[in-house]
Amino acid sequence: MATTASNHYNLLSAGSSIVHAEPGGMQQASGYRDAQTLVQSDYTLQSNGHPLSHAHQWITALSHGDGAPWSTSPLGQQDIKPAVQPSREELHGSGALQHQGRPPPPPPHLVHPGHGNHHGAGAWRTTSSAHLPSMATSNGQGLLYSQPSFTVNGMINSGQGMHHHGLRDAHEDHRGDHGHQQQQQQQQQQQQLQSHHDHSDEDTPTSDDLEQFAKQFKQRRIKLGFTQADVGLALGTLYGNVFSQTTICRFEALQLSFKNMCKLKPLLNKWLEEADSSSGSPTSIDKIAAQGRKRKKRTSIEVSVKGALESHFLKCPKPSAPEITSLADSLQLEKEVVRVWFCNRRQKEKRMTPPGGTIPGPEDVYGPSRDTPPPHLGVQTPVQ
DNA sequence: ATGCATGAGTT
DNA sequence: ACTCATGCATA
Repeated sequence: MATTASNHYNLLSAGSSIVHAEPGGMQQASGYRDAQTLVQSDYTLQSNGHPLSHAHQWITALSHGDGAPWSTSPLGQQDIKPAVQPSREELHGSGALQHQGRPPPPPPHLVHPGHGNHHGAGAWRTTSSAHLPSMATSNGQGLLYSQPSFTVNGMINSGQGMHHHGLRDAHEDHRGDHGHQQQQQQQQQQQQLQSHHDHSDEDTPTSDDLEQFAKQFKQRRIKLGFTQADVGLALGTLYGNVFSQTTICRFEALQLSFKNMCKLKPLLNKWLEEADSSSGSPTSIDKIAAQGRKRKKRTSIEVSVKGALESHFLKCPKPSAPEITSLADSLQLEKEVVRVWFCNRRQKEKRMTPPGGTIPGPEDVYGPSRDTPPPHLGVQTPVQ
């Protein structure tokens, strides 16, 4: 079976039958919603909107151009795992970071491609030039977090009073799901709005800073006895942004884009402060209600198929629609699945932390088609 | 810890 | 149709 079928929580599946005991393996079907196959009956739930109010994110997008910042070195990509992907090896374990002291990659001004295959990559500067996240969105909002004092531990109830701080309201974030928004890319120019206190990091950190912070963060977190999930939840009570275990995990492992890391760092830093200042309080973590949004069952692609996809990816990271279609057809996968696979694969390329710990090898066979936002890397924290 | 998925915002 | 931030579901 391709699609791992196990659980499904269909809520309000009303009319649509939840049937489908789902046969053996099928995955070459067509659309999920209207078609037959596909295990899950409906994950389209859209009937009733759940007016859950919580987790609104304001976002502090900072943006250095876009693309892959980490890449200090212009190299091809690195992780190509043919059939199987070996786990990464963890090198670099000591708390000492050693690469680049203050690596302000020269702001390479890339031209912004218009369409077709462009990849706005690698245009970011480090601390050198002034540019800070101007949290003001187009609305001209200033700082957003001004929550009183919350404790790190639970208290989501009180959080109820946490109205959205301006910035987009809840219009559809009925469930913690993807009620997020982001206004990333495309805003450059930033300046310090918060020059008042001298913390340790108020301005754009370098990848080194982030790496170090992530490591320290994880250590503290563990010492304090919090799980990644706890932190994600706490951030919600503190700032109104809930994050999942996944995100915290990825932060610690530096598996996020530079921009994203920069955005999260201040929040996590704040949590850290709160955390150890109030260590000893009762930990009450409330679980947020699980509203339901139907999600397509996760398709599990066979290793052999993955290998094929990898191969194609190496040849062409950005296949055109028709190419995807034929590829999907030959692999007996849904077109959408293939499309998403490529998207995710590309995204993976952009993050740092090479999946193999190996530095990007020059295996790019495609010179012209990519600006290469190669993950710079060099080191990866020893993933716990 | 990660693979596949969703969605807002861009192009 | 893509990129990016995120997360459910999983291994």
